[in-house]
Amino acid sequence: MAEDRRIRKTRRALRDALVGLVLERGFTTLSVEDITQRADVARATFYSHFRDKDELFARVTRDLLDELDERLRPAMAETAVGFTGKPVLEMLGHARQERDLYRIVLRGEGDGKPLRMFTEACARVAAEEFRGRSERNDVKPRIDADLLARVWVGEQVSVLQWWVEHEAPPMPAEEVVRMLLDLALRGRYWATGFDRPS
Amino acid sequence: MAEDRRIRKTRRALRDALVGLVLERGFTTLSVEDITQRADVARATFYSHFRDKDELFARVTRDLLDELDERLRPAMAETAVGFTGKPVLEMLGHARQERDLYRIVLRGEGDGKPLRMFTEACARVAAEEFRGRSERNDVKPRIDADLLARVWVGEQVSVLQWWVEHEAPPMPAEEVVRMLLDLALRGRYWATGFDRPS
DNA sequence: ATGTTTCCAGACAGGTTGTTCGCTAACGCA
DNA sequence: TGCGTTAGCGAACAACCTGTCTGGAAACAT
Repeated sequence: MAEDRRIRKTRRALRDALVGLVLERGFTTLSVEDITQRADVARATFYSHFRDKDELFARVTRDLLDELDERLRPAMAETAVGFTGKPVLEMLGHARQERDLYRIVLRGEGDGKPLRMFTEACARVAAEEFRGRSERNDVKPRIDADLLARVWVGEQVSVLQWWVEHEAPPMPAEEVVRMLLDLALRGRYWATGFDRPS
Repeated sequence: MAEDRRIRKTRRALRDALVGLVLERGFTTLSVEDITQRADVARATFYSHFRDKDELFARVTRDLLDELDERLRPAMAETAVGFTGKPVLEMLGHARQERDLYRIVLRGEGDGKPLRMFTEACARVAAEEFRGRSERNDVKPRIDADLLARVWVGEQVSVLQWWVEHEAPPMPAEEVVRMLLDLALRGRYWATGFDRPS
């Protein structure tokens, strides 16, 4: 049923039109007609697929997150030091490949709903990982796992924004990972050459 | 000239109506009429003050940032270890006091524009502080000051979001500051009881 | 008390939304 | 290949929202 070539074609066209237009003009300024026009699709057809443009955006974001999840899962097994390593590298790769979409999501287009989907998905995975880690080490963590997850996600999103908004990658992904790892291990004050207060 | 009691009254009413309604229904779903109705103001009057609802939101956000700045400035002098300390505590206090507004800004309502105003204001102050610090210590920072500032702001915003979205504060502000300070000084792996890899 | 400024209610054209209608063309499958 | 099914099209619809402009009433500062 979902095999129909016509359906795939119009959905794809609407998706691409949305991403391109949001990138150029911002989400709120768009009318459904703008989107269908660029997608070369009748307006009535749009409404047979999505309730409104928010639903389209949400769907596109959900697909992206599924793709990311699929890519992250095997990477998680391959790292000795938790997140900052192979998984982050994988995420940067994904962001490079779907750069336009990452951009508009991370900009908070659509009243920040897609961005919230993104951060919450990341935070869920992170909190899980942190909890699992302290259990394996049989240590009562000194810092609340949820708070720690939020800190990590905030850092991650921030770096991704910075990374993806540059025309050319401002530095190689491997270099970014190195810096983040450095920060995670040694803390932030050290990074600015500030002696640690006692 | 800007002393007219009527002006202050309608601006205040519009501001409160906006914040309340965005919190309840989200920014994009609101019409100007919704706002003026709750504010008990004629629709025509709205347009004599603001071009559209985005301008109203931007104005409200700008006022908040001015207030925050005023509160942060004296706190900066009172801290030995940079940001994470008195300034962050002050910020949490401000967020508690203007909680509803902080919520909608940090949610990224309004296509993330107000949130971007917020983060950029913070990043500017942070980058300045980081640069000044490494100059005072006469050390070439190992990590780019702008990137570091972005990371810090991302972390800060993320924690703020988490903090204001709970009905009751999930932990006292002092406790949050203690943990963040800990992370900044000692790094993240330590926090979950994970031995540092060589 | 007075001249000025703001607010109000109502009306306006132009655009957007979401839904509905037959009709046509492309589709999957046997 | 042919057939029954399904998606797409274009047009039309009321309901709503936007931004602007009136003239008159009310509140303001001085």
